[in-house]
Amino acid sequence: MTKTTSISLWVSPVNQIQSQKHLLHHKNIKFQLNQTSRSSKLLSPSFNTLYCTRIPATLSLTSTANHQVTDYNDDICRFCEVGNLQKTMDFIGNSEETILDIKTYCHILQLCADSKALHHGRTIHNLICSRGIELDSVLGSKLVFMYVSCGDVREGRRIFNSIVTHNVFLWNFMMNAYAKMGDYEESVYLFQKMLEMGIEPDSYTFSCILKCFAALGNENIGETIHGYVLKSGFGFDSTVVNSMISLYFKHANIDNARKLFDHLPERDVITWNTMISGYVANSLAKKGFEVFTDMIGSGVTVDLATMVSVVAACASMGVLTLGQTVHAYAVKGEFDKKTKFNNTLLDMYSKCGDMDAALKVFKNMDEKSVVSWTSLIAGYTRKDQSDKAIELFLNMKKKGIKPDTFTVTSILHACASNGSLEKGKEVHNYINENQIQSLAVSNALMDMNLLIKSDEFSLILMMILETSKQKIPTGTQVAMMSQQEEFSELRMRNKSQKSKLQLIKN
DNA sequence: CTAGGGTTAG
Repeated sequence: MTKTTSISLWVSPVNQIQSQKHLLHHKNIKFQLNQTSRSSKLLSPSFNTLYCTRIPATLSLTSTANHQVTDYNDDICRFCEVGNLQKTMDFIGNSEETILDIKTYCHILQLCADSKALHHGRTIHNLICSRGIELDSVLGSKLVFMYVSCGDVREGRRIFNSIVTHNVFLWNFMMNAYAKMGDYEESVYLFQKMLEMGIEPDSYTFSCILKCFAALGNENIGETIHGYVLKSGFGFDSTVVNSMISLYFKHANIDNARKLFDHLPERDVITWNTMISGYVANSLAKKGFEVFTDMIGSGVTVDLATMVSVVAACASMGVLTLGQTVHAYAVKGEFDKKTKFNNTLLDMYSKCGDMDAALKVFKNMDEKSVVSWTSLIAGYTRKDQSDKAIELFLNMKKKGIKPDTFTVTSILHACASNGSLEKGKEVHNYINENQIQSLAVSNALMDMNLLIKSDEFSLILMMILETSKQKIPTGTQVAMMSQQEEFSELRMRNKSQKSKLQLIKN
């Protein structure tokens, strides 16, 4: 399936953007970015302001003549206000013949959305349909909002397509729904449609779309979209610029991220945090730590996310003393009471080679998550203490904590380096039974197979392919297939490398 | 009624 999307953006004459026409490809989406004339639709005055900008906008009562009807409406609205959905539904059920105001339907649908009551929402939708009420932009938007809030994005989208709305909120809401599902292509597609309709994006639109572009990983689009952000007048909007910085970091464009940061007059906590985590993610932990130092110097109050990123920076640098200092600083701010912080702290000690400290953090934690267990397991695996790692793995299962792909990957490496094939096979069975699949898991399984006799090899490979089929994209499957062919050779190479290592050890 | 940053493997 090929989706061809052409976005016409009027691009501001920012010096970095010079090309007249870009043709950018990503996955199955083709972006055609034209530098079009100034008469572009985007420059026309916003007429979306002429329309309602909020869903529960003021509505005229259509049937004021019948007092009886108005009373029903009032009663239902009162139930809605106190959040009593069941009573509202009962009331409607008992008066099926009653024609209600659109406003009343909106109130009920809002309540359904708030309560995530898809079933009731559908009932109301059916009622609206069976009574032949026409879906205008207001009622339609409310239905879309209800369906998407209740998790039925498909039905929400179906209605969204059937109505004409210039409500930016609803477009943002729809785009965000797809972004949350990981369908960034669809989100971008809606963005393009929205521009075609002449709807002006707001800061929420940009935050969402920048996140999507970051995730899609089309590195050429960064500066183009940046130009568009500037052109639209959001160059100093902190949420948009923060998203922009984040996008540049995700595209490994450190220079542009830094430039934005340097020229931003007002930096909030998130700006600082984005810088620190951005540097760490790009293997520039030292730079990240410097930003942290500047942050404290500028008097900004740090938060949990800051501390998590900074500890991660210490872990990445592997400087134990620095980590200990940050740990002490975090205790003062009582961040050591948060599970997420302790997980990072544990990982830091483990990566700095201090397993005793890591274990101490682990034992002192009130709430241990999968991440806590996995971090410790990974730590022992790195230290070649496979027995301890395997023991922890068994303990965590005993405590009823479900291992995830990260845990399984670690434990497979522990099994591999330990040479304990039996345990490895046990884990493999566990993986199959619990459908824990990822590329890393498959790789770890293959890695472990270096220790397995060659006649078992193809069988296990088949199993890997079998279990991976549903979730791993076709491209990866192809890669794995070719890996299968190359594997014998690869295996020989690794074996000879291993024997070399053995020789050095001896 | 929406948004920007943060944890675990290799």
